[in-house]
Amino acid sequence: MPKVTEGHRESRRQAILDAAQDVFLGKGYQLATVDDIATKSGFSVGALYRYFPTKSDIMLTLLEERLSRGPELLRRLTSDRETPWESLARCVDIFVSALRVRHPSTGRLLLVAWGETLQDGTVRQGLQRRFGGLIEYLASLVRQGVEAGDFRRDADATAVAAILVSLADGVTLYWSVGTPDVYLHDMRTVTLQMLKAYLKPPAAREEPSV
Amino acid sequence: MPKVTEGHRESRRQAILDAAQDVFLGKGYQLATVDDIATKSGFSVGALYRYFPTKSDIMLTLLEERLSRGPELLRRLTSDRETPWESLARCVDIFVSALRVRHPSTGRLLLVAWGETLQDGTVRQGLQRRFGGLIEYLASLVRQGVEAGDFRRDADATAVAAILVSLADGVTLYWSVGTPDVYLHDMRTVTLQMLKAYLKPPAAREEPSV
DNA sequence: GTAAAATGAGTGAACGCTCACTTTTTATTT
DNA sequence: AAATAAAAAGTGAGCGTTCACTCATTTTAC
Repeated sequence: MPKVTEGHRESRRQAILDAAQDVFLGKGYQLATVDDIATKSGFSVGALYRYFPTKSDIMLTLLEERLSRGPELLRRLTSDRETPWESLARCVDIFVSALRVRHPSTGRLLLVAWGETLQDGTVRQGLQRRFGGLIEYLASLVRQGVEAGDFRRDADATAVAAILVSLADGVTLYWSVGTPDVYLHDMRTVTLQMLKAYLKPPAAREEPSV
Repeated sequence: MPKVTEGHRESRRQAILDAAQDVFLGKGYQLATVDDIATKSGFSVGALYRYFPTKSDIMLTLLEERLSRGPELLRRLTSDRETPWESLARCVDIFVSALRVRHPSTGRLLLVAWGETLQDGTVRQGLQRRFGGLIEYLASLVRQGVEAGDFRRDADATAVAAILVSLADGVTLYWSVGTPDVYLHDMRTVTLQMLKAYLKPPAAREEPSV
């Protein structure tokens, strides 16, 4: 059994995914050829088909493994000991730094995926799940703040969360097309100010003794 | 000179564009074939090429004629007699109603265009111009409000404008993939509340005599 | 030695675009 | 008003190319 160790096999699979991501980001999904991916990864075309059954399956795997982690990621990076407001602010910061520093290309991958959405129901479902997951988490943070009395009582948690997620993806869109860096920083600041201004509870009618 | 009247020729050109838009929305740009567009428009393939030199030129024309009008449109629909705040609020409403009622498919066209962005510099430039135009107009509204004393003096006009435009396109993205209608309405409300909360000038230190 | 892994030329289908040809429209002549 | 000519509008089979995927064969790892 000249089988290769499972670790080796997995690392080669990841190499193919890396190459595919590069190619998809450079040319988009439709224009990327299997030959491109094979050349970039150093494999032959035939070898690719021992790891993935179809070209579209490579794209789906990329989405599943590298794009659907958003919700878990936020959950992990915001600690329980923070106040809801600190967690919210941290989410915004995580997003900004991810866009600028950590994974600047992931945004473009998202964009390619969006384009495919129209043609592929599976991709669409994956993105919808991602949207729902992010909203759910952010909304839960807002609700915690309301219950703790930090935020106004009538704050619409779901709407706030949907706004933040939409804003994030809108920014990703423009960022991936070359929006200047300076916008991003100011947008972060103003977003936090707007959030705070909205969430701040109205001055209490009966002021507790100072 | 058996030329047909210019009006007829233009209406046939528009018919081709209509058909192309339908097809692009249904299958995306790359998967749409020239045959598809020909069939849908009722012309033969050859006839199409008397109106547009290439398939990609059809897409570019759609962008130019049906997607780049955003800035002018907002300018026209917000009257000079309104306060800056009323104009801003109206811009948000125009966007929402356009998405839900007037041109629900234009959003999806934008999405297809975004996808092509990676491959076509011309498309990219068109979208960048659109972004810049929208921001410029919204920012000018904010600046007017600041000068009139309606808004806080340190409001960051450009950042607010960029946030609104990004948010709009982010919403368009999710909308085109099937976000429930109810979100849209609540997001409109909360967006306006957040805007107002941010722009409201802090209570004046020296209250003018009531 | 052997079985899994990898190769890459080959296959058939699909697509953007062309061009030799037909049809339609208008201007002119009778 | 009818006949004619000229030119633009429209047609669609076909061309050249590209691409996802296959499979007979070779290489590699144990």
